[in-house]
Amino acid sequence: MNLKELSTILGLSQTTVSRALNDYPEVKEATRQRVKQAALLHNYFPNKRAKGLATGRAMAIGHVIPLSTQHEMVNPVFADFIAGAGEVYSANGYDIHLSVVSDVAEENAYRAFRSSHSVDGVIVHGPCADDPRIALLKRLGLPFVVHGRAGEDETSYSWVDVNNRHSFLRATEFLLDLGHRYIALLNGLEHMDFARRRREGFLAAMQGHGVTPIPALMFGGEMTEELGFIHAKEMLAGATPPTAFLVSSMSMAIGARRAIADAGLEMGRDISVVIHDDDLSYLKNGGDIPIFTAAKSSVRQAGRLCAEMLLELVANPGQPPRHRLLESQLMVGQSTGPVR
Amino acid sequence: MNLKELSTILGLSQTTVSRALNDYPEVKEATRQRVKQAALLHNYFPNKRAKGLATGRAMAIGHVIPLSTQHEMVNPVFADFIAGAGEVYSANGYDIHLSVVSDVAEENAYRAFRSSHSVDGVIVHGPCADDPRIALLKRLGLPFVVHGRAGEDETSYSWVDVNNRHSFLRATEFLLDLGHRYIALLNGLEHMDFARRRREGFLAAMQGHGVTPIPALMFGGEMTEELGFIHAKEMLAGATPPTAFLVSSMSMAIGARRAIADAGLEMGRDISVVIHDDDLSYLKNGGDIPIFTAAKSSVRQAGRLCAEMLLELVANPGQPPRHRLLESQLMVGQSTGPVR
DNA sequence: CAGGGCATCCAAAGCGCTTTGGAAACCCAA
DNA sequence: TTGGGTTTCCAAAGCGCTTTGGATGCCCTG
Repeated sequence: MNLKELSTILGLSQTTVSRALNDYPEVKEATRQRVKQAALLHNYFPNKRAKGLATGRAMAIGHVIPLSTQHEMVNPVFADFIAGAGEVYSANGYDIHLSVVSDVAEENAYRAFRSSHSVDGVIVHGPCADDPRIALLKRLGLPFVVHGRAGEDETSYSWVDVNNRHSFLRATEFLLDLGHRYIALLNGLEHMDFARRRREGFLAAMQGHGVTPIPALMFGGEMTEELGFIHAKEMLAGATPPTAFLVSSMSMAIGARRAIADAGLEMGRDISVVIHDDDLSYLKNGGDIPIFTAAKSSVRQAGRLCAEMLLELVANPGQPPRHRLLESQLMVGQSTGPVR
Repeated sequence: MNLKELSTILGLSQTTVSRALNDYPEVKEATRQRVKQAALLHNYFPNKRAKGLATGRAMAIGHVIPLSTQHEMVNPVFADFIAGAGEVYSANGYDIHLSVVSDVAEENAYRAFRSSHSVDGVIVHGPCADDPRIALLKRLGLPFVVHGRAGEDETSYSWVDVNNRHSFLRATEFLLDLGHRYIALLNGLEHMDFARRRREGFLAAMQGHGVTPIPALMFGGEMTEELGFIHAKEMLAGATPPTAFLVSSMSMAIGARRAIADAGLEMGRDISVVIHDDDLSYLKNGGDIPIFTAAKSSVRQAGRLCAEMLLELVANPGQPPRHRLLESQLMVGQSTGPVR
C-alpha cells in the first residue's frame, strides 16, 4: 500500500492525501478524518526512504559505538543511555541508527553519515581528552551533542555532562571528614575525559585538606569487576593499605567488595567505599538504604537530555551550542563509616 | 556532491558512474578506476535513501528494544549482543535500526518497519513462551531471526538459542553429584522462554535423582543484583536453607553472594553457587580459575550468529528456516564444593 | 449579476539513485 | 567495403514521497 494506491481508493489526489496525513491546514477537516481512517484501515505507513528523499530529513539520529580493537569492552552504560534517549526519539518520531565500527574506522562512519544523508544528527559517546571527533563533526556541519566533554574548549559545541570533578571532590571530602587519610582511587581509563576530571576532583580535595595522595593507591583502567578486585586486593596487601576506596563504577566496586571480603574485612566497618553510581537498571544500588555510599547520576536521564538537546539543535540549526551540567547526588549508604 | 555532479565532473553519464561504482562488468576497467578515484577525491557517498528507494533494499536490520512500562529494566545483555551482531553487519555494509518502544507499541513497530521499508529484516529479542511477535512477523513476510525460542513450535521460524534446558540440567546434576540436595533456583522471569527451559532442566535433574524440589527455594523474577540478594537472603533464613544456589545470571549471583556473605557463610565452602554466564565484557567471570562455577555461553557470539543467519535469509528469501542450538560450557570455578 | 476572495483540491516537478532498452563506436572476418 | 558481434556508454523511466504553482468551485459584497 502506497500513497498512490491509497489516493485512488479515496478518489483524491496524492497531494491531498499527503497533506491530510501531515496535518496541513489546507484540507477540510472531514476529508482529513476520512483519509486518516482509510490509512489506518489499510494500514498504510509512508515509505520512510521516499519521505526522507523528498524532505531532506532522515528522521533518524546516529549513534556510533566504537569497538575498540584492543580492549574488547562494550560500554555497559550504553544500554541505559540508549533507553533514555530512545524514549525521547520515539516520542518525536525519530529512530536510531547504530553503527558499530572498529575505533579506527569511526571517523569514516561520521563522514558516511553526513554524505549519505542517513541521519539528521549524532551523539558522541565516551569522549577522550581532546577528541578529534568533535573537530571532524564541526567541519562536517552535522549537528551533534556530546555525552560528556572533551578537554577544555567547552563552549564551542553542545554537551550534557555530569560535574565529575565536583562530584569526586565532594565524595573525597566526605571520606576525609570521616577521618580517612589513606584513600584509594579506582578510576576509569584516565585518557577519558570523565576519568580525568574525577581524578582532578579527588586530588583537589586531598590537597585542600593537606593530605598527600599515594601513587600506589591510584589506579586507572577498564572499569570491570575483575580489575576492581585485582587492584583493590593488591592495594590492601600493600605497604600502605587504604582505609577507604573511591570507585568510579558499580561493577568495579563489586570487585573491590569481593577483595575486601577476601581480606577478611567488613565493608562499612573496617573499610569504607564510595562509588559513582550511574543508576543502571540491572545494577541498582539497593533500596532505601543504599548498599554503597554513592554519588549518583542517572545515565538514563542523561540519555534523555542529550536526545532532547539534539532534537532541538536539529530543528533550529545555526543556534549557539548548549550545555547542561548535571550535579550528582551524594547518597549515604552502608558502605561508609568513620576510620577505625 | 551527488551522482549528477560527479558525472558531469567526469564527463560521463550517471549510468556509467553508477555502474562503475557498483562493480558492474559493462564498464571498462580504466574508466572504473578513474571514477572510483574521483569519488574518493570529492568524497562522494551515495545517498542511502535514494539508493534504497531505487533498489528496494534498505541495507539495514531492525532491532526493537521493548521498554516495559512496568519494570523499568533494560536488558543488560543487549549491549554485548549488539556488539557481536554489529561486527557482522558492518562487515557486510549493513547498519542497525533501533526502535525503542513501550512494550505495548512493539507490534506496531514491526508493522512500521515492514511498510515503511526501512529495514530488510529484524531480530527478535527476549521471546516469551508463545510470543505473538513471531506470528506477526510471519504474516508480514519480514525476514527475521529470534534470539532464543518461543514455545514448542520450533521449526517454523529461524532462531539461535542456547540449550538452556540441558545446560541447567547438567549444572543441577553437577551440584547433585557434589551431594547437594537443598538446591535453590534463582531464575529469570518464567514467562520468558529461556527461564522456563532452565527451570525444566533443573526439575528434570532433580527428579532424575529422586530429589523433590522445594517450592520455597525457587524464585523467578528480574535478574537484578538486588532481587538476587533479597531472595537468597530470605531462602538462607528460611525453614529449609539451601546448601547450593543455581542462578540464572551474573548480576543476580552477585546479589546472592552478598547475601551469603551477610549470613556469615563462605561461598565455595559453606555454600555452592553455579551460574549461567553470558560472558559479558564488563562482568567477566574471573581469570584462569573462574569466580563462579558457570555454564558459560557468550551472548556476543550469539549476536554474531544471529546476524549472519539473518543476512543469509535476507539474501536468499524463501529458504526454509534455520536453527542453531548452542551448548553452554561448564566451567568449574571457586564457588562450588561438596556439601558439608 | 459580475468579480474578488477564500477554501479546497490537483497536476507535475523534483529529491538522488538504479536499471531498462537502446545507440554509438569499434573490431574483425568475409 | 560490408555486416554482425562486442564493448562501452547513454537517455529516460521509475522508486514513493513532498511541494510548488495553479485550477476549480463556492460564498459574499456591491
